[in-house]
Amino acid sequence: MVSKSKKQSELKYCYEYPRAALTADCVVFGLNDEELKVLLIQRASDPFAGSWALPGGFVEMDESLETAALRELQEETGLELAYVEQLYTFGDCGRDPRGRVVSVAYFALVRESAHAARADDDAKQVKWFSMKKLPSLAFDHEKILACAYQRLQAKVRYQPIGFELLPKKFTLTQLQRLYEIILGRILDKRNFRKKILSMNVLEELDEDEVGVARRPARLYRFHKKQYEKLARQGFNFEI
Amino acid sequence: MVSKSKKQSELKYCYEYPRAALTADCVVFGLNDEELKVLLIQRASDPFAGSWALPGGFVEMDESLETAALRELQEETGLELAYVEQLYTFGDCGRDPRGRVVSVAYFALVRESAHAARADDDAKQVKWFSMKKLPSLAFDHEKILACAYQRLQAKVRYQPIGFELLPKKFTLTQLQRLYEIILGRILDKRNFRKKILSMNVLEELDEDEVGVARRPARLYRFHKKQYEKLARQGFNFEI
DNA sequence: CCAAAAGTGTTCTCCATACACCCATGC
DNA sequence: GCATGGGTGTATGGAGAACACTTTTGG
Repeated sequence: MVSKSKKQSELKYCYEYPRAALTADCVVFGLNDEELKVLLIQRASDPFAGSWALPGGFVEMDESLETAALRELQEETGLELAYVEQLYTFGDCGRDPRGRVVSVAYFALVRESAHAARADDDAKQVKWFSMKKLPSLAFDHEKILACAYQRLQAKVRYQPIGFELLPKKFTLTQLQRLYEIILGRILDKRNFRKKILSMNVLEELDEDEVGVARRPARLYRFHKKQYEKLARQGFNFEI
Repeated sequence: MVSKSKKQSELKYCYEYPRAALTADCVVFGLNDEELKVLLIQRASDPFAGSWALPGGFVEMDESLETAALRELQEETGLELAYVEQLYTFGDCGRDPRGRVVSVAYFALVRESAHAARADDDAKQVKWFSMKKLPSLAFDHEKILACAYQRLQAKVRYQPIGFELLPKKFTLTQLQRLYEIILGRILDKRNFRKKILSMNVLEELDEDEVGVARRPARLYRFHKKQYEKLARQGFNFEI
């Protein structure tokens, strides 16, 4: 046992011994039709050809893990993001039938409408799935997705999340729906407004919703500076 | 670009292309002399021979990441733990002079007194360092340690942490000190007691502190069932 | 009897919660 | 004029924060 350990500490080890392969996968959440959605791709090749899976792929030797995640996401779905947050690393032995593959998972939130799903040249399909009607997924991607969903629910409580999921101009009701969807429970309208307005992250516009068959709602956008300040220090949105 | 991506998706890729090496490192926090400490080892060999570093080493092909972390910790420091929590994965390109090495970092809390630091057969040193007087560290281990410290401070707010850092029987003042040390600020004694007792995680013993030149304090231990229940659901310790 | 930390309650403020009605618009 | 969601205020309870003195022991 000890001699094994010694060997591992030596420089030679890393060239003489077999190595796990390394991938980066992305869980991208979006919001549409009043539902939380996740972006999946259909695998073109084995293993799990035809199955739905998280976008992702092998990390190259000269790129950071995050860069790999962003690149694979762009290549497989056409979605270009500036930032993904590291979620967790999945490295159990049996998770890939090809052998030992360790996957660093990332997650991101996007305004779904801004990014229509689009298949890449491999003619794989790319699709937004409602979190309520998920297909079964390749590898251990269901576990990864569950982990991401859990993180999202935790994050919503201490970060001014969710603006990333809405269009630039939005109504307070849209924002409230978003929180309700992620938290999975109904919120009181008056209390929600009181709380969110008291945080000073919203800027009321001189503009109303248009094209609705009822009283149009006031539009807001979020105040970037204030928003980023809150995002940094963390905060408490126990609504 | 696209053809590159295609190639990566193929099975062959993982056997034909160079791979990053994979390590697991541990940040182990303990408490002693009223200080927060971290367990470090002195490297016996290059790179960074003689430097202090986090315990850790290469992941083998047939063990999970967590198992590797626990094994390396045991081999290098003699410390046998049952559980470590995954922290973050560090994979930037320049972080190891030997080439591309990706490190999955773990962290843990221990009762320091229970585990005297002990050098292993390689005659490397193993030592507890106060978080206030740290040496400079090998690789990007300072970054990893900073990340772990941040996690600890966040965790203390929503998990009944810290019992892991104290002896089995402890006084309320010891527990309060622990929170003060981790949070870095003074707490009010009466409010602290009120809050911690109202959580029903403590069991008052029929026993007092001994050998102190003042009024001895009542000893407590924590109520495991209640504690684990709280730990699972997460809670709010905004004290 | 002195030093040192243990132990103990009350008040105030603020924030989360619960709750119901009128308003503006499109059709 | 009616259906639809938009928009608004108040009362109550509970939790966090501030705060000071008496008690018990060893030396």
